[in-house]
Amino acid sequence: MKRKSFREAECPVARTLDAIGDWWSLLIVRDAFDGIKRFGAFQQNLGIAKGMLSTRLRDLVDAGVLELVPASDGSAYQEYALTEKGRGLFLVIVALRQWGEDNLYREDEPRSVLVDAEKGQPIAPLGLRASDGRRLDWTDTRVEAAEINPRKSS
Amino acid sequence: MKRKSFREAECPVARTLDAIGDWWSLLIVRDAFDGIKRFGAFQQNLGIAKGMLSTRLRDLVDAGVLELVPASDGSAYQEYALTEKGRGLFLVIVALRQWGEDNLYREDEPRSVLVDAEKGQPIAPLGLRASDGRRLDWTDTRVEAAEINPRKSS
DNA sequence: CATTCCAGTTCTATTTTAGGACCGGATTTC
DNA sequence: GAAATCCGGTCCTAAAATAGAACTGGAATG
Repeated sequence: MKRKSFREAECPVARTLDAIGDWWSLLIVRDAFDGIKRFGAFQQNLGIAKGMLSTRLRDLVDAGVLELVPASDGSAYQEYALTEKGRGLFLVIVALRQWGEDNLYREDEPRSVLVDAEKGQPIAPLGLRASDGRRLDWTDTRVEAAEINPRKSS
Repeated sequence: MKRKSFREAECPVARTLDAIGDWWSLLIVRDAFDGIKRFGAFQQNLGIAKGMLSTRLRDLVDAGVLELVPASDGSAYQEYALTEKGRGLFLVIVALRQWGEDNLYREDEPRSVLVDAEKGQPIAPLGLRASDGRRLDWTDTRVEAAEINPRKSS
């Protein structure tokens, strides 16, 4: 049966997963952050079927995460580039990466790390903070209804 | 055909998506953070088919994200509880939530926010930082091979 | 002890996926 | 400048995942 949709869900997590939460989309976005731009390069790097890749890329473009731009090498082909919206997914990728690093490797297994390019040091683990900077734990938070767009500041 | 697996991928992002990157797992985890514990409650809250939920919960338990514990109300039933590993996914959920809040709502649409329970203020946006605390952008980072478990510090 | 609740399992129709064959235009090779 | 090859797809098929409903068997409830 047709996969359930959360495009109109109230919860932002559900909406996000609806947009980019399938098997391939975030891997394509990760590759885009790694500098991959061309159809063939995505296909080869991911080992994805061309048909899948084709529809995934189309969906990502429709979602405004990627856009098609003229190839940077001057050829008549096109390239896929991250939009501003797509670049906003970097923190999602980092969060997934850090959880994987911490939980999914055996002690002696080779792995990669994300480093600060300037100093070559691993980046700091992401952390939750209150608006005033206090470190927070998940037990210190709660979901609340937000104010709706106060058009004139009362 | 059988869905491609990334359990043994080098990239931590791919491994994470392999473990919890399907259509339902993260929504189940999100519900768990919201205090949902029972099979029926997940099923009703998500509107998921029982068969799907059953296999998803089994997979999450196998992955060590959830565990079965005796029901807190003293009945003979069991409950699903987040493990330490599962609680580590909170930042992933927060990252997805913030991206969704920023990119997937129309101006006038009602939405929810994650607030600091103590002060009732929205939490700070997640941010990337170097180990020394400097704010970083994605262009300031790069993926590198990590040292493999230096058993004796050379 | 009859009824309803709970947590699943089983079954089926439909959709999605992986993978390969195919195809037309662009580019490189000779 | 013709042939061979590359690139970026589309189309097709078999197997697998999904949604949804029906069924089951033990627990709680009256």
